[in-house]
Amino acid sequence: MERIRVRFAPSPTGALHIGGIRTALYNYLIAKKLGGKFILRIEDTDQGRFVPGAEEYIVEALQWAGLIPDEGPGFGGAYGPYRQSERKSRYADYARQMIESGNAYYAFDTPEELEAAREAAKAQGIHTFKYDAAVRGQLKNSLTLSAAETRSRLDAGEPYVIRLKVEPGQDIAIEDMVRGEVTFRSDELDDKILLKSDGMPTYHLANVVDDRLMEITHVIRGEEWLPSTAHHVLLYRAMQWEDRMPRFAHLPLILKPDGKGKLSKRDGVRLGIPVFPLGWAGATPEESFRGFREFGFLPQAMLNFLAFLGWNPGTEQEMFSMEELIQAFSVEKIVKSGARFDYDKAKWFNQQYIHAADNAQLAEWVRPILAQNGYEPEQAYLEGFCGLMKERVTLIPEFWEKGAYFFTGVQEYDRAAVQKKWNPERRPLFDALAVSLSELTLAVWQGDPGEIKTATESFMQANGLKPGDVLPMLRIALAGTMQGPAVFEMMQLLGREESLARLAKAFGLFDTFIA
RNA sequence: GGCCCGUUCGUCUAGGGGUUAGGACGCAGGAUUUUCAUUCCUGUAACACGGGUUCGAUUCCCGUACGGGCUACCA
Repeated sequence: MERIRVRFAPSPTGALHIGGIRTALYNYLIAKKLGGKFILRIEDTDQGRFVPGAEEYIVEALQWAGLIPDEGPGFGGAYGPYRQSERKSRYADYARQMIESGNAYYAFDTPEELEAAREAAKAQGIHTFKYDAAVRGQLKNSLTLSAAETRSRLDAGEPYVIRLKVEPGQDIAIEDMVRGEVTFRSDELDDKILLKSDGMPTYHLANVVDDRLMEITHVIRGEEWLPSTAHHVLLYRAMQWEDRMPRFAHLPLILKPDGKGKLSKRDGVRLGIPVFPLGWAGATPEESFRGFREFGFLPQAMLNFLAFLGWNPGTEQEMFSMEELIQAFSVEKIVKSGARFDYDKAKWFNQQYIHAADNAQLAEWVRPILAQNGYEPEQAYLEGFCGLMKERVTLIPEFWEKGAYFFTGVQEYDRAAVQKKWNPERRPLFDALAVSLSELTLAVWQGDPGEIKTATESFMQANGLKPGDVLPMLRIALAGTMQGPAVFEMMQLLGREESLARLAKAFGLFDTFIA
């Protein structure tokens, strides 16, 4: 049986886009489902676009998401190195081999000359200049130059590139696992540069060579690569590797939430939504942003959301653990059309995961935020807090934003609500209620909140008070706001001493609000 | 411009020659709830268009329109 090997091959040119995470996810799922290997390969062949820290970001993002490579830089593996810049010499060897076999040639045209040729073509009404069979005869390359001339230019150290010699008249058919058969004619293809003048390969050469050398069986990548796959097939043919060419699956793009086009970094800042997994500290504030993690998403919620952007299991199940995703995933179920990024849906998934998480787990996520604000609550209190708040939040930071009063005390009371409901004449009754609450034993306070409730209810009954007269006031006294967990659950969590203190403080203040 | 890919509710999608075209998000209404939220119920809303093929097309084929991608010594 074939050993399945898939790779995720990002370029370290900045933060990894959320679409990249989805590509990594799908690769990961295929690998795990089929018992194969998930390989991380860093495609850093463009020295000009290299961004320091980008590779570390990629690795950290994958780790946060739980998509741990089986092989890759820092992850071991027998097919390394996994950074293309460290495999430079191999590409040059294959490029020369291509020249020897007549499938490639040296080209000495400078960028300026090419630009001039482009301009000239445009002047003739040709929209795009293509370095191909039709024009290469008029350009400076080893096909037009004599062998001696070529040799001497090479020996003189003149800059050159190596180009793929595309023979016209060929049909190229790709059996894409997502799209079915996709066909191209070689006449439409240009003589792609394989090896750049700095000695580095282009993506096309490097990805074919590495996929072969790393024994990659399935290439799962974004749809933007579909057109260039024709060139890749030609490369496999030229190398006589076509018999073991990987299978291709081109994934639909992730589109902007609004408007047109694919999701971009700009959309994140423009719409105030995360489009990257992790935050990124750029050189300037404009180049810095928060990611899903900083917005307060749980990694599995993000993954679940992403999994459904372009795939679905064909059942009505929507919540999937990683194990379930691995079980349910299949390439055949990948959707062909682009998927709009739906932030509301992302938040819904997160909310579902927060609801389902146990309090101890939530406490782990909430604790750092409290610490940032200077609070180090006891574990039991924190867990109780998480339990009361988890059905009221969508993103992790909301625990603090909506429930800070559990730690800070009430900073601000909802005056309007007090003015509407508070009756100073009933002040003695509220004081009496506080007294009767204070008489409840610690065991009652620490037990089922229902007991505090029962005690309050009997007090209300004995004094002719309705729940609507009392509970809202207790709520505001304890929390300052009309929103939040059930009153008696708050009391139970806050404890007898704190609850009573808050009541005492608030009742006095309420009178002053009325005046 | 050329080439390639795509098109089912606003969004993510299921489905597939004859269906009340299903689910989810969102939105609206209702129930529960002392609040908020949760939960539950109900509602809203879709097969881009035109030709074929067929007894019958949303489903198959071809066009058109629209959308997207690619068209660098970037990946």
